[in-house]
Amino acid sequence: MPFPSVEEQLAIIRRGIEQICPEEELAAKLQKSRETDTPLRIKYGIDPTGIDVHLGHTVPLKKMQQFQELGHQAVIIIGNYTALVGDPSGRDEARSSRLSLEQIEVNAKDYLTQVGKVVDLNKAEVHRNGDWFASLSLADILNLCNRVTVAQMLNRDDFAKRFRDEKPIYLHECLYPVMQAQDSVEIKADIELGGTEQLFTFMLARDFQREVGLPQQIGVMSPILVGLDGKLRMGKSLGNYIGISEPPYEMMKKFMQLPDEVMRMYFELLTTIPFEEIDTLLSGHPKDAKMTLARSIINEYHDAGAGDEAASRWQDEIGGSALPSDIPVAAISRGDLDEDGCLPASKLFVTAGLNSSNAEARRLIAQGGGKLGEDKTKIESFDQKIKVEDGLLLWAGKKKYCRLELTE
RNA sequence: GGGGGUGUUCCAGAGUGGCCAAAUGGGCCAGACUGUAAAUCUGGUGGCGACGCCUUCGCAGGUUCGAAUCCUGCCGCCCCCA
Repeated sequence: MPFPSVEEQLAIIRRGIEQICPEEELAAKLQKSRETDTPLRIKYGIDPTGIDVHLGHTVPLKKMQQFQELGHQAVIIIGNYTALVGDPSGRDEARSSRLSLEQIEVNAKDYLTQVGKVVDLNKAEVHRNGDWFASLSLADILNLCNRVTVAQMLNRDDFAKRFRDEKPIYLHECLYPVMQAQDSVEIKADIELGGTEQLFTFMLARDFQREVGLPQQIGVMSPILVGLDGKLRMGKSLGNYIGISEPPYEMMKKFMQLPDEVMRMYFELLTTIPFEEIDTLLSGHPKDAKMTLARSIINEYHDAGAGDEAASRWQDEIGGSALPSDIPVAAISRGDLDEDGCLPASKLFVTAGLNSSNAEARRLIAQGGGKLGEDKTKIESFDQKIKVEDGLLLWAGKKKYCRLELTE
């Protein structure tokens, strides 16, 4: 199957990409691949440290998918050994507790399932970098370290920042970029995908490749996707992410929280909607644009129609006044009630699990967030006696609620 | 090995003997407003059957009527010298 023309390929590759380094080599590489009918080897590495693949990860993954569609070879690296170190990027402090290999393997399997939602794994190579790192001797390791200077290392943003802030930098963390660069050598990468913060490592990989006489890879770097706060990078530890395995409605709620300003970025990086169409959407009502964004992405990671369903449900329950359709049930034992079957309001909230302490419940009520029943009658005071009945609705603010169930 | 710093409530960061459950900012929670659960504004943000009481300022002791603040030892981290 012939590859599309270099120009066509470039247009697709460049969409939503912030930097290609070195840019001028890319066309030549594509040209050569086309002439020799050899697919390029596209590398993307992930460390199985957590369990949730989120939209931030899907930015390079989607790029990978596009490369696959162009006929190139996807090479996924599961960083089961790099995970032992923990990626220093984008983190201000070293991971406090390191993961065990067993845990990492469990995560890796889970990761692949999630990655498979974007990338066609049947056509991809998957490697674990432990395959080549596990058996290295100290001499081998020294030899790798021999190629990087401390000054270079300290040039990296994350290390520089930590150094400036007088935060610890551990020696093993310095091996992270070295290992990642060596991965590129092992799998003979032509192109590596990642975020712009990877520049240093990507270039280090080029040094390594040159040293052993391999063609050098090109870094294709996406901008950092900002999280729900609209400012910081999307990340698990920051709690500002949308996971691709989250239920449709959960995703929907998160999407609608997005600040308007980041919508364009999301459209460009996470969808394949043509730019002109994005302009049209954004010039309309922001709410509608956001709905479209959410629908389109949710549909991609869930069954067809899931996005539309979630959108209309959001419209009813949040935008409108319909009752939520997923009200959790909280069991209250009759033994906890007084002789009249009542409970003071603050106590009730704690027993129902809506608040973690009596003091918290008191604050909530004092601020007008405690409400009762389908008509949301406001509770006036924390010691107000509430007659507890089966099926009573209890509201702790707008987001937390439950239906009571009396048990013996 | 020597010297100098530093460790505060979710985070950052004030506080150097009583006025400290501890300033301020961020985050978070609630309320108002809104096309939105965004932005903005307002209030709140250790616990307790609660105008009082209890626990908290790296850990363990000590001094004192009284300690986050002073002393001793230990632990972690940072910097400089070697």
